[in-house]
Amino acid sequence: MGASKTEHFTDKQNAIAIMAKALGHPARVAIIEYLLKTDSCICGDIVNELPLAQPTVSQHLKELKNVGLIKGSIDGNAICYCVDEKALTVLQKFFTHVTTKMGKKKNNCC
Amino acid sequence: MGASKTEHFTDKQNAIAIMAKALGHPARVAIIEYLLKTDSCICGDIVNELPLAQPTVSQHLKELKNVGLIKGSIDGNAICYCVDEKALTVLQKFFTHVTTKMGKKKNNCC
DNA sequence: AAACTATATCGCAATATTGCAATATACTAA
DNA sequence: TTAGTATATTGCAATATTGCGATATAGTTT
Repeated sequence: MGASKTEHFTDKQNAIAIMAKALGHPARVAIIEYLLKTDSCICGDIVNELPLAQPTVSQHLKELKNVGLIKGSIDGNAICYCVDEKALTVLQKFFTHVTTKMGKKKNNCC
Repeated sequence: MGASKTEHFTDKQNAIAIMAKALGHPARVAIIEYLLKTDSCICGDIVNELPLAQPTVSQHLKELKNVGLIKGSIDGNAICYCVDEKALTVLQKFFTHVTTKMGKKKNNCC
């Protein structure tokens, strides 16, 4: 087929997967890191920062926004993008939970 | 084109992206969760747990293994898969770092 | 209004992913 | 060795992603 069988998994598994997938491209990781590193959040600055053409960056921003990892607000002629704390906290909690569970496990057979 | 321009990004950004991408499918999130939840790590049990055919599960396991999120060891006729602490810790640290940085930021314009 | 700036969308080609039936491999048991 | 069990690989169709030129949209400035 080619499409993920999302209906067979839990909402939480799908939510984690959707956000992880959005971060599954280095440009989108770079966007998140840029937004945290700098005080700027202007779309144009992000375009200048990344080694990709403007339409490509715009599309990456759209994907991050679609899954809720960033949000945008109009600032005059420009558009300002910021990371969304809630979404990233969900991922942080998931991985902290995972690593905590790992620490408690004894029978690692591999 | 259709291929990611990975050469333009840092090694760390690519590493995070590759692992995030591997978790960008609910079946692979489910596999990690299953390995943490149960004491079993037998491939056949994972196949039974997931709503996907055996070759499909085998491929998902291969992808998780390729990026180092799990590792496998032969156990007689079966194969035992375990989560790889190091890889998951890299992700946990990344997201903890991100959320920590978020907390310190004041000028959230969105 | 016209010209300019910033961002988004369209349309397309190249490539990657998903899923599975069929088959292959490899180990186990008789 | 033969039969059975467990896992991997192959090959294919359907779909999704990536990247960007061309273009559209929307705000700003003059």
